[in-house]
Amino acid sequence: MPKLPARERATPRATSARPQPAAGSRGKRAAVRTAPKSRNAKSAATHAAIIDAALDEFAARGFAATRLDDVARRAGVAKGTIYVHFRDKETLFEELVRTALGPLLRGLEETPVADVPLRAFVEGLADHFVKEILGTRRKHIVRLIVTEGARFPSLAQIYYREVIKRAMVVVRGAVERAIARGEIEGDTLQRFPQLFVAPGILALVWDMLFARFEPLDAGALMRAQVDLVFAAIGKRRK
Amino acid sequence: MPKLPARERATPRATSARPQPAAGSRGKRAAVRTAPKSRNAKSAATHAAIIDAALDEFAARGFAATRLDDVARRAGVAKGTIYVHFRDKETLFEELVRTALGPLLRGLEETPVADVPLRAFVEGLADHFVKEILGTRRKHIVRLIVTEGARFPSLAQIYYREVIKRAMVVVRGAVERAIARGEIEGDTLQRFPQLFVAPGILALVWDMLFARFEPLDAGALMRAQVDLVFAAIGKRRK
DNA sequence: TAATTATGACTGACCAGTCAGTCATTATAC
DNA sequence: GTATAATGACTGACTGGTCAGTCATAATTA
Repeated sequence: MPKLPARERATPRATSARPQPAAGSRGKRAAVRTAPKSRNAKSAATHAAIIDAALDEFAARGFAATRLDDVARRAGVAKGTIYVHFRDKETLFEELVRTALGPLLRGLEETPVADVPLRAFVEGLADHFVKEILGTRRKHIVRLIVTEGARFPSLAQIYYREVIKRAMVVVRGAVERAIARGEIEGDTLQRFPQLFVAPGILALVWDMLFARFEPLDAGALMRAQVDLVFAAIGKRRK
Repeated sequence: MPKLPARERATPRATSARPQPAAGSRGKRAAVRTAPKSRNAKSAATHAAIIDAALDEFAARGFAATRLDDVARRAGVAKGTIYVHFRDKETLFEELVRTALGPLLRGLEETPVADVPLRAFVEGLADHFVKEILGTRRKHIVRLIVTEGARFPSLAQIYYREVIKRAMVVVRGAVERAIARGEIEGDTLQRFPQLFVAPGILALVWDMLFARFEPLDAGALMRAQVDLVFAAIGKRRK
């Protein structure tokens, strides 16, 4: 039986040698080399290394096709170790996504909710989305939610509760204040705050599928949308 | 080892009995009951039944987690039969998607490219997208491309060539003519025709993940976007 | 030493893909 | 028209590779 084509063997990224595991992110070995960390610290490092490796593998292959053997190898750890830290494959996956949610949220919360003009606020959001999500490994998290979320209702739920809902509240609040201030008119944006992210999601999916045929500048796309929106509903030309 | 949660046993849809296979879509048995089809016709029907069943299974579980045993059962056919019609699982999957591309395209081609005002043209497109794709089983095809496309480069390529590229050409053409006619101004839409579909893709993903928490009216969202766009770049208020 | 953490060979369920054989249909011979 | 042969779609038990999860043992730390 030929191997499933969808699951070629893991390509230990860039460098060939597996023996010295992931020089960059401190795996078990690194811990041994440096100061003898406390048990807790070492254990925490191992935990992190596994999550780190799992992100790479899940992002590249999807949940079902990812082998824990590969995750273990990439993390520089034996397979059994994974089961010391996580109940099973699914738990690892969910914890991985949940862990990555914090940083996603922080960006949102740190955005000045103050009374900057709506346009500046929204441009800041778009910018943040492009730089801090699409421009980093965090984008894999969002991709995983898009591609696997339907199969993991609990994940979709958490993501909705912790990210989507909050983001919508923040944006709607900003929109309302802008209306009160007389910056914009109409209720379109209150009804559909999603219109601000739509280009971002499209860019994410596009990049996933079609980047090699025709690259798409996510930043430019989002800026174009913001331009359109404010040209449309801003009270008279700026 | 507990079963993967992502793969509950297939639920032979609605009716319980498997003995009389898929009363609706004519399977082998149906052929016996009605006029004795020719070998060719029966074979074609089986082929179609397998693709039909495969769409349901792949859509529900994704490529990797779908079992051909389930596809066979759902199609009312023995597993071996699948291999009479398709080389392997991957071929079945790709052929399934490719088969469904035609209808997707036809909609595009049948759209009157004539010289209707751009706004009417775009509204027609949005409407078509909502009714003929999001509103039918075809949406599963688009979902599969979104969720599995990254793992099937050949599929992404075909989809890009056969759908995306053509659609972009059509839309860009319409935009250019509208500019020539003096309907709109600016080059935003020529640079980013994607802005028209972005809300559609967002709606698709949203529906996949968050519909149960907060339904999203795809049609309304797309109409809102069209409103914004034309409020922004239409030459003076209509 | 005791407790915690890590190891990796091992097990068994699972499932893609196979193949020898069945049977209805079509073609040919009489 | 009838008998016989050829065809090939269909079947489903079977095989072998794969991989999640286990556990007895080893290493490390306090």
